[in-house]
Amino acid sequence: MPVNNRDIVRVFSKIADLLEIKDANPFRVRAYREAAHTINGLSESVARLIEEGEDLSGLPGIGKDLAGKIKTIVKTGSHPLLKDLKQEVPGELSDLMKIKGIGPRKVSSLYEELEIKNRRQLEKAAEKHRIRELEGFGPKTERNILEQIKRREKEHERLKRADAEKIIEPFIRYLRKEGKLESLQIAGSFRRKKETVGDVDILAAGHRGCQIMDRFTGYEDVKEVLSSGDTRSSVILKSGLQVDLRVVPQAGFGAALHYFTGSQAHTVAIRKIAVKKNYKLNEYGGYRKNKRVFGRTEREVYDKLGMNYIEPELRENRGEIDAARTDNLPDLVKVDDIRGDLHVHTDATDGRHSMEDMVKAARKKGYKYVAISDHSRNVTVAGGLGPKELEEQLDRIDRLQERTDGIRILKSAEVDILEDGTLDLPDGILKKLDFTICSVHYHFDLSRKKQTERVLKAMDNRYMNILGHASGRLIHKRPPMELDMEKLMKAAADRRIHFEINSHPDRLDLNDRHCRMGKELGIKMAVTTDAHITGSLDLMRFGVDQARRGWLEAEDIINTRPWKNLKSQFER
DNA sequence: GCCGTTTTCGGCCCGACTGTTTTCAGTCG
Repeated sequence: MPVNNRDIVRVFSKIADLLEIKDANPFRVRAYREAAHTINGLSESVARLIEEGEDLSGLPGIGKDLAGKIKTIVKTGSHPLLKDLKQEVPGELSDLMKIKGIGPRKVSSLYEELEIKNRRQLEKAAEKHRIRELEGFGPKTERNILEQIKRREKEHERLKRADAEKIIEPFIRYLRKEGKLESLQIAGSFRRKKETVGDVDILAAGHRGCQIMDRFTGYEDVKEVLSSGDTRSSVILKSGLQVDLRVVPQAGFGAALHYFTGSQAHTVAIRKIAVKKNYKLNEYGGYRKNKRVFGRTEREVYDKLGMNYIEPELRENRGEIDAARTDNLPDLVKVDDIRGDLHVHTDATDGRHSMEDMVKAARKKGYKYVAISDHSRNVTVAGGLGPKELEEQLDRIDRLQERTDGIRILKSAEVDILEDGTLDLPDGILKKLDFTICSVHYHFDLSRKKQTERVLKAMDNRYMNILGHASGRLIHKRPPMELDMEKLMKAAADRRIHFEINSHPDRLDLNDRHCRMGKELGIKMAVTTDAHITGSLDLMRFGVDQARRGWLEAEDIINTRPWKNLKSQFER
């Protein structure tokens, strides 16, 4: 079983947790965390990099020692240091740190004083009120622990950003009604356009007498006020979403926005650069000798630190800072660059609206083309089309095109990739299409090897043009398939096959890292909505967000091109 | 454990809030 990047991240994170519980040198702990973060952000497989003789100590936060440890992990699946640590402190302790308000010091004291190793033991001790007797703990901490354990994961699950958006927009509208408000903006992972968000961070600046904090905690949808101060408050809404508000002076709003947008790794890296340039950078601004010298806008922050402005989607400390310093940032794709949707269903299969309606809606969006790509016969739950029915649909497309101006209707189909890797429709009909999207809809649980071979085999069919929702994941519902994505992408590059970036908020498939990996491996991608109703054509922006997080530019996306150019992308 | 146009040793981002304190450690972001 090959060791993947995820495994290395797990080992390093665990080492960091256990070292921290043991009260080791905090900078050593951080070194492991930063290394884990670096690996987590890589698009290539570390195992393969090592195989190719790459020197890992060139990676940020990874020196000679950790490069050696990575080699060991790749070879053996773990590392002796982790085993040694587990001899000293139980490995399960790191799980306790996930409870909010419980950090390494408290975990350590729980273990030392009461021999508590896991949530179950912790719950029992809390119920017997033994926690409050410990030094540093009290009744409130004890109650907090009990509540969190009982509430469990469900409520703490990260929310899909599209869902969080629906909850937060009315809240923002409400907050903006505070008359003395000067600025208000959402920051955090929401602004970085992550596919899911843990909480929502809002930043505000007000004129004298601004009552924004009271307005915030007084919102009718607030279920619980977690904390409240003059400059910072946190609430839980009835939906379970946590929202934080920070109030800062307008003069430092840019610095604050930068800081609260994160990611933390990005912010820390930027602050280090500030220190080197003899500034002190915090959420109130950039200071020299206790005097604020910049920070009104984010652009000013980046400018003073000698780099280009970095779009929020890139702020993950995955190389964007170096790129910004050397003028090598990508010119990220925008929603307006998209000229058409290449994945649209109709009521001929499981769509709700007719072909006419879908085409009309696409034209209204200003698209130059839209592809009708209904399911093939094997997807019976959707009423997939067989060759004859598809043939009839193609005729209907011709007839609709005759009476439709201003938009080209492309002939496509979402062809199921069968378990053995063959396509669900015969070549005879596929060659009549402008292009195909081929996707997996069944048998998600094959082994990594078999699943990869299955898709590779499909790619050998010369009528395959786009691989649809490659991982098959549904966020929170179905994990991604086991696949050697790197292998697939390399094969796709050789065969002029493109990958779909499916914009549906449940899918967002490819994920951001795979987007970037695709670019690096030389494939092109198509951002599509997979719309089943006209309204879903508007989901395109979520796919574009994902593409932006993957560093993609307009030229990496085939449906930013005019039809003439797009057409040539389907020649194999 | 990493890192270096002030350093191969001695630094390592920085501030707010809570709960526990009696002046602050721990936790969080």
